[in-house]
Amino acid sequence: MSRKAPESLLPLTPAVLHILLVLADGERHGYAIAQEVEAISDGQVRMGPGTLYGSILRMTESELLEEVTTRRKEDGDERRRYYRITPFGKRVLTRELERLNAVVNVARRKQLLQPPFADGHA
Amino acid sequence: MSRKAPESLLPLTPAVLHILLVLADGERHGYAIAQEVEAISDGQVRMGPGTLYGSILRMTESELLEEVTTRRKEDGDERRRYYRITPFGKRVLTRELERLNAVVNVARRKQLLQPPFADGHA
DNA sequence: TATAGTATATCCGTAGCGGATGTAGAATTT
DNA sequence: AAATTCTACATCCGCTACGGATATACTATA
Repeated sequence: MSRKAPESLLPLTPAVLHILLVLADGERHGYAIAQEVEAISDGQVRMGPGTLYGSILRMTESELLEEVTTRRKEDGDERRRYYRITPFGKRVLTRELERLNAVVNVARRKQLLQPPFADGHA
Repeated sequence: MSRKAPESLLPLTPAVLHILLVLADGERHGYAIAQEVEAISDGQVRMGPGTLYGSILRMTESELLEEVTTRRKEDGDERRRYYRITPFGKRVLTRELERLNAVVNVARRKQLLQPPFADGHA
């Protein structure tokens, strides 16, 4: 179904947000998600197994994610369980990002944060 | 004291972040904080009394805030308790905003969010 | 003077984080 | 070949914090 309003799930917890952000690129298995979250957050967000698998479970229940049942042959490790983001999950992610962007913009107006590209954009 | 690393308090909960964001402007009393949070978040973040006073208490204990003891004469309502952000609180706020900004930038790189000023900046 | 709004406070059910612990297969090192 | 490290998933549980309900009472408005 996933016929509830995306807003009802906002704000997302940091764990949920980062998992969605990683899965927006494509399918991943649990452990790979944790590694990549740590990478893209520059080591600031660390996900222990409790947070990781607990979040995945809850996110699957609320239909932000779904498990990929069709196994690929290139997948060497039988233990891996792959997940993908659902269309609903992508909508929720977008809303949350827009919300966070608004917060950052408020902060900029209050001079609490440098304007974008202050360090010279590439 | 407040001689702990700002990072140890990150990530902030939405409630704590918004309270700090409001108090960055200047002193406010509890109820006014709740009103203003609702205003700047465009009604998206609603703070009930439980979250509000619970958060204020915890933030005072961790020295993000301090109560303003010197009462001003212009203050008509005796019930009001005013709070201000501490220098430590301001550092924590800045770190959190930088962190959120980094998340938003990651999202932009992944094309999940419009580039800034896509709607034509004023 | 009733009613709505302001203002603070506490209680408590619930959700979610996150560390500890467990299991076991895969890859690397010696 | 054996030991060690890394990969991978899973569960348990204490703790923190959210957030609605409830309570109290003062202030302003109609």
